[in-house]
Amino acid sequence: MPEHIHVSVAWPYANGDLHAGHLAGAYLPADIFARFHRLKGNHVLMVSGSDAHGTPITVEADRLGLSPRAVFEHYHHRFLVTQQRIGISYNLFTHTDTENHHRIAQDIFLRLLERGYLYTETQRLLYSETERRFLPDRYVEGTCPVCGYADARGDQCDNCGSLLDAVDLINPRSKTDGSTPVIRETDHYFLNLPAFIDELRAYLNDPVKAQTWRPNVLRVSQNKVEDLKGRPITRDIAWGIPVPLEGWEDKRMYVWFEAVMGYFTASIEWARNIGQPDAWKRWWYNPDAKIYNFIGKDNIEFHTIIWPAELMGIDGLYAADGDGPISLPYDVPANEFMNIEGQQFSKSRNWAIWVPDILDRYDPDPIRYYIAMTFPESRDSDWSWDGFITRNNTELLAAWGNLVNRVLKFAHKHFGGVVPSPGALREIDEEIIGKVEGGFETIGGLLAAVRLRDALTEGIALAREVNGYLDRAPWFKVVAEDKAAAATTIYTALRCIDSLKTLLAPFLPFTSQRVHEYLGYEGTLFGEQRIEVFQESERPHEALTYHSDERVVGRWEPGRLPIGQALREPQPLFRKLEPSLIDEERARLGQPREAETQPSRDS
RNA sequence: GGCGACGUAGCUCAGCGGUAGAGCAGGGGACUCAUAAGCCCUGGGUCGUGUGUUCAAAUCACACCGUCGCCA
Repeated sequence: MPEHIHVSVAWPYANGDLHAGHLAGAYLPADIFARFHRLKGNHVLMVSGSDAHGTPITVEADRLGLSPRAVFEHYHHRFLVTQQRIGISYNLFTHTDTENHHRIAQDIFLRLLERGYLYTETQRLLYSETERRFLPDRYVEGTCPVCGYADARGDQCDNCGSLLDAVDLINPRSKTDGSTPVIRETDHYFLNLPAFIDELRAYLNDPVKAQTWRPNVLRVSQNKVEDLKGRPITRDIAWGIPVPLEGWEDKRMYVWFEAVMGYFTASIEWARNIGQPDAWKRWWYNPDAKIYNFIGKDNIEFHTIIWPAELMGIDGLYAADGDGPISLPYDVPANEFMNIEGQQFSKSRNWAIWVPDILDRYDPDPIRYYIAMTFPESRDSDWSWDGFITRNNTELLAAWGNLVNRVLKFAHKHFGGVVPSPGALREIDEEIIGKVEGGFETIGGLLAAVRLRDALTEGIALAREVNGYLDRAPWFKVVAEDKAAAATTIYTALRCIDSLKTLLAPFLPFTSQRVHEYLGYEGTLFGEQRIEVFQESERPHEALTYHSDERVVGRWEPGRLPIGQALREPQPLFRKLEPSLIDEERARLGQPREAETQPSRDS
């Protein structure tokens, strides 16, 4: 009985390119998980998109003298291309500036309002008379009221680390023009989070979660839920989703409030795209569906408390009679952070591994492999170029790529390029086939439990086992005098490779596809990713989509390689990487980036 | 200040109550089908420190030291 698996992936701010931390934290684990479930034959819906709103984007727009929309569209397009290249297989990767997202976010706002979960409160905020607008905290500097540091930011003091309220700054000044802002009163809507405490507590204390959730995620969430306060969900800014009420035309929804709704709105957009407008309900109003939120640790409370509260508050929205209660996240497998050569990622210092850049120099699967092997699943991890080169050469290439190459080449040289007919399988053959095929159970279990690093380690260990088998079984030494014995060995090894290609496919989709073809199969293991343009009533938007049809033959089950099947000429799966690259790549860190990666008036 | 994580072989890490493990690096060996790749052998490390619980502790508790996060 196929399951309904929803893979909700964190929405990246479209104010810069994707970096290794994005991949390690959320996108790659989500993709591996989604690909596994697709191979299992489950109904997977994986969605995400660019976060078009939020202060970081307006900051970047101001810096470049462009509109926020120009900035986010530039990076959104780059997200699409980059993720297509590295193979993050969203069913839909859209953005939050679609008419669809705006409309549904406003419906959600109104439903929460109707049900009494919103209230207004008057806030005192800093207002710039020269710019005639309220200033976001990050737009203000002044003297820190705690330590007296002269250049404290409105939200935090870089000197003493205190989190600040901008109105408390002494001698505040606008970062844009240096003028002195004044304190002005303004009304805002708040989400009444305390109203959900009992329900949230019950949700988080579910005994199943104690078994399945990562301890860190559960602990952080249970801590936070006891100390909930109402949070403002509107702001006095121009860039964002309008508040759908008379008299509130100058205000916009706070980005943290509307961006998480993207999981819901993108699902609805996807359903419409495929011509089945109600299809999204198979995940969102199905009590048996499982919704997984792949995010970084900085986002935990938004996904285990705030988003569930919003969902509880709108339960039944767009539902028909007989629809079940709205689905809350089943698991939130948050990853920690990935550092770079021992130091924290920093955009300003350009201490970063930019995904589009490394894709120009390395193939996608080695990148996926290294990141997956160092996933920060239980603690922060570190990208090191030494590690990347070493693991590529000694694990991926030596253990797996070389296995495929040596066996296929031998089959071409001595067996006419077809799968040789084995005699009766010997004990040694049965044993290795059994071991490898057992991987569908063990690795499958690890993948389902979102223990991806362990799953990959196990996959490579099985490839090593096959190398060990080849050392014990008769083949190259006896091929001249006992070709039948060699045929049995090569057949067995090919059978194992056939299964290993599938076991590794969620991690290494590109090279697994090549192995699939070298083994003489037709069709593809996965569907196809496309960048498409969708036209709404006023404006078009680009999105990344996933298309699967009858040519997709990947199945999470042992390979049944037909005897006599014609093999194709193999090429090495992986390039050997020179150790000299380690120093070369380290030298790039912290250097200024190429200017053309940024948006400009012409882009 | 509160909460939490981490500290295990040269390196990266797994183990989380029952006589210390993997991969890499290093050393040795037999082989040559393969991208000089693969295979076999080789690790004696006070499991950060101290105290405690227990028949038994990397494994539980407490304290401390050292790194590092998150929150206020």
